[in-house]
Amino acid sequence: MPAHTPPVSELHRRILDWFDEHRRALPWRDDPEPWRVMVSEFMLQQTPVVRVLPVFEAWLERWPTPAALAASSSGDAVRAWGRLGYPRRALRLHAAAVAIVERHDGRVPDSYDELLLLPGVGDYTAAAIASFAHGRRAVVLDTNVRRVFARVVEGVQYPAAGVVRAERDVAASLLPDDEATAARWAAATMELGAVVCTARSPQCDACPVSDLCRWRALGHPEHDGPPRRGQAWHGTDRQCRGRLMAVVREAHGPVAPELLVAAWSEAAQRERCVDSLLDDGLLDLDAEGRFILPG
DNA sequence: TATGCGTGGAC
DNA sequence: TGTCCAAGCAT
Repeated sequence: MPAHTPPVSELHRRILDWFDEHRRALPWRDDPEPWRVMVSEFMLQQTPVVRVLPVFEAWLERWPTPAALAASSSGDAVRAWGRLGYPRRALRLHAAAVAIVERHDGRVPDSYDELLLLPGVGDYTAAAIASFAHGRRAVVLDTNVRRVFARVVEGVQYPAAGVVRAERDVAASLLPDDEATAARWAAATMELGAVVCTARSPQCDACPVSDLCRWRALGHPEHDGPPRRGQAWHGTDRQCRGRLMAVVREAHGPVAPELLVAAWSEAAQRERCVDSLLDDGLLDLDAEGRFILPG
């Protein structure tokens, strides 16, 4: 651990106390049943809480267990996903539900290693489910936690583009030994990053560790280094795919190819994107060559 | 390790 | 208006 790291016990006490008082009431937090936590984590990958809330409630109403989702088609999952974005997540959640039924007797596994083997579950999601749903001790490193540690410990505005070894070591060294406390710590540090230590305008006045924060002590130096490149959007395949998926998702029946022209006029790109959507399993063709969601 | 992958709100 | 950002994953 770097020499400038604040006293760990003090960080723990302050952030855990702050969390006890300020934690948001969230449906997957108030009732952290494992399937609910798993669904929420898939939906929250790159998608804000406020947009997830209504879709989450409808999803759990319809599919209260992995077995229920596994018994539906992947296309039903894609349609229910609505406009959350990155619809391949819906496909992966469906595939994960099938795997849970086949390999885990319908119960969401509780170990990081088993979770990691599920489709759509990477390092973060495996750690989050193990920690939030099962109370396990796991290093939960999401964008919020990474930003909090980058600022408080390293004294920089933003973490590096990718997780590096040293960063994981710092996070591991800060994780409380006690299992239940470690799980609270994971939720607390995420919450602090999501609500107070935000990317754009951090609310240092409301931060329980502002006086221990290295970034604040240094005068909030701005990000130094290569510019953080935003994702291109206009005219990209992602935009095209989104338009095409919206047409099929919101149609009442099969969609004739001609109807996709209105969604994207440039033929070569449209056809390339249709092919990629078919390849991904997000679209399918019926007997008449019309587009449908997979059955 | 760098890209590609949706969507919409905030500024 | 354009840019940035949001509980990442797979390749």
